[in-house]
Amino acid sequence: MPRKPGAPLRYREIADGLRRRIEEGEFPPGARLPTERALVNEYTASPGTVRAALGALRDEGLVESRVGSGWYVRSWRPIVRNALKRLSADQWGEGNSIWGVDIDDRELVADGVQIEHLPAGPEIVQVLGLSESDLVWRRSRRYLVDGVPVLRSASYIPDDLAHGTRITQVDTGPGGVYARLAEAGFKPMRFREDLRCRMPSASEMDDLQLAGSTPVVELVRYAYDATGRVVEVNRMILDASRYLLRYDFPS
Amino acid sequence: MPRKPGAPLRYREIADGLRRRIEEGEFPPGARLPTERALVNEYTASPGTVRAALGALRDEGLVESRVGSGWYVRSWRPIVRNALKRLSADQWGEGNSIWGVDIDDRELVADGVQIEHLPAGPEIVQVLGLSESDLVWRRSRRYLVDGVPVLRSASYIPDDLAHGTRITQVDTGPGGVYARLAEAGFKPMRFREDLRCRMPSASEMDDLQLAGSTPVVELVRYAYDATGRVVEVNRMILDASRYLLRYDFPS
DNA sequence: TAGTGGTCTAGACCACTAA
DNA sequence: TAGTGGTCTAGACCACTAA
Repeated sequence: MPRKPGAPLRYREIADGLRRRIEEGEFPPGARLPTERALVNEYTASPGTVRAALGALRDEGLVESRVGSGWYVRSWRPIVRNALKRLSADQWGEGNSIWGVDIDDRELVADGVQIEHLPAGPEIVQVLGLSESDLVWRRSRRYLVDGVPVLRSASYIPDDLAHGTRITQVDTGPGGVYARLAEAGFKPMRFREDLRCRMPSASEMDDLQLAGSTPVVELVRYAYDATGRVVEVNRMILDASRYLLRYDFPS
Repeated sequence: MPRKPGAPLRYREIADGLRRRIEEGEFPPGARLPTERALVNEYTASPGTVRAALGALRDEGLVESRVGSGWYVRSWRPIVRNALKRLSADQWGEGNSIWGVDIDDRELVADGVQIEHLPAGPEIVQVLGLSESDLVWRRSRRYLVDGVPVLRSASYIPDDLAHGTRITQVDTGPGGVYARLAEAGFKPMRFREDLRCRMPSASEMDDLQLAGSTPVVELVRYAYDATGRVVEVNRMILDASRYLLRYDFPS
């Protein structure tokens, strides 16, 4: 049956109905929705239309699907990433958010570091002020919270800065990469963070086990030493549905 | 015809093919792709499958559809939003980005301010330290670049701070809301910005005329005076596909 | 007015889940 | 092994665009 002219969109009607039922508590966080086939009967619509409605709710971050199991109501409990921890700790405290976030007691766990010594891509080469033939060290790792992958990080350091330091090893020692750079005379004095938000590629979806239609944040951090040289570039991909990004700064 | 077991996903094959053709320059930025019906013939697939492929490319920000006209290759030219302009101007300069952004000469134009005097919602009330019955001033406006809406901003100021000042008028005078707050003895001394990234609601899609499946950034800025009181909350919705958000800070 | 993307129907088979 | 979401077929009519 074709659409009646002027009629409200069928899939939106179904999405609105389900959203209301979720908000009213008929389906609390974690609950399973009726199966697609059951919704087809209940709302007298075709499978594709019901899927479109569920897809709209997924886009809003309200529900997620698990293959072979069903559609579930999602609970959003964000990880608060505070880019300027030191500054905020003494001056701001932890309160004040319209999203009512609380102190985060969950642990961020890395699941293995990959260290590579390779020529960098053209973008990385350019911001590090290197030439195409120069080698860089790439330190890549994935982070998980409660066993769920939330973040992929890849750090790039020019060879002439990392050479002969523990930056080239799995365990970089106390203070990590930045402490080693400081010892080598390239202490990071300031940082820049550039953020983009977009839909993930297929490989990013696999890597972070993203539920369909979850956006990612692409966050690139540049570390500058006292001379203004970029001594490290860190490119991160975050599961946007799990993060609240926080920046505190003076007027 | 059903799927062959183990076969690569048909819609991904088509998406990969089109992506390669775009990257190789067969379809340059701004170009129109073949129609859906033409692609159905060319790739011998059904309409739904071709749409799924185009949808995947749209999710990556590579193409966008215009009703009644066709699918077009998108050109991404980000607006660089630097949260700490003063700091960055003297110390960082404008270079250094893996996205090769350049100085932005396009103008950000507001298309009308709505000023309302109303009781705020529970989240706003809480962060402003008010009670449910208190009134606030809400200043809402939309911003456009080259005629394209990119940002919706809604600023909330407690009545006892705005009362009797030009904050309650369309033209707030030189220095804007923050200058008026300073004159009233509530000068903003520091700021917090909280960012979330998610898919837009239906009304946000309309308001910002978002191409399907473009995420938004929900950015909330809190302004604190010297006593630590929140004197203003500004909730912004950004078209994520058009923005690069930049934060500079010391080590 | 011819052509376009948007929505919708009514099915089918697949890999996967959970008991 | 019964049931689930994921993908796919092969059509249809609609509002809208652009000439």
